[in-house]
Amino acid sequence: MANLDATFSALADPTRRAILARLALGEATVMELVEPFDMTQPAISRHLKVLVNAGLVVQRVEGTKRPCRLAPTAVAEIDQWLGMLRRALETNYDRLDGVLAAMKPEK
Amino acid sequence: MANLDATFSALADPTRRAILARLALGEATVMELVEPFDMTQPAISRHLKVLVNAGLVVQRVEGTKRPCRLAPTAVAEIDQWLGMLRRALETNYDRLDGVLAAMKPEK
DNA sequence: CAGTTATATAACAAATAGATTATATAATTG
DNA sequence: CAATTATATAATCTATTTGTTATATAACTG
Repeated sequence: MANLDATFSALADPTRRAILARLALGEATVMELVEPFDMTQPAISRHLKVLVNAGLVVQRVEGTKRPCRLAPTAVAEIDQWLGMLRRALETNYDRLDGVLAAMKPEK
Repeated sequence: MANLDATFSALADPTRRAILARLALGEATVMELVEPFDMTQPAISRHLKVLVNAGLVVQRVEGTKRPCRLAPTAVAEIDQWLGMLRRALETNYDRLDGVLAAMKPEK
């Protein structure tokens, strides 16, 4: 899963997470995304490129504007991988519960 | 949530994800984690440091060894943030479903 | 068509990441 | 206690990331 590299490193930047949070409220153009940040337009355009490459954001063309929105597939992919960790942690807890349960009688 | 930076960038590296996958199978010492990789021990120690700082891995001291295991809290924290995206995507889909439903009669 | 608006790209500087080798530290073992 | 084992840290190199300014492109507007 080479794409997890791109996805997780896209999520590692706070500006990009803020962009995603903004897009969670609904579609926005590049300039609308620039506005709330203390950062230049090229910087935001580069962040968007990272998010698009990671499959987290999709852009459509509307005249000279590029309205952006959240992509549907990415979160599922992340979840799939995290599921592995989740299951492992649950199993460890189960084991720990077992250990604790086994210890109780001795007390 | 400043810690999400550390968490997501820890997950962005394939070696570190492989380490987590290994730890999902159970506890391992540093040298046991080094073994399957074509990489030096200091490199793995550094990766582990990143994972520990991100709260994804915990180490205990056992003589000269440092057995590592998955930390329980981290995944929940990631899930919490992803939940925001999940909800947003569901909402978008609901909206899209609504739009499609509204369009159908016109066809 | 000239000017403006929306966005992308190039060139560059500073900071960070990831690996290596060499070395330090601390516990174990003979 | 000397040698070994397990791990960490420092110095160093290279590549990547993130921001900037300057500029290009392409569509709208009067």
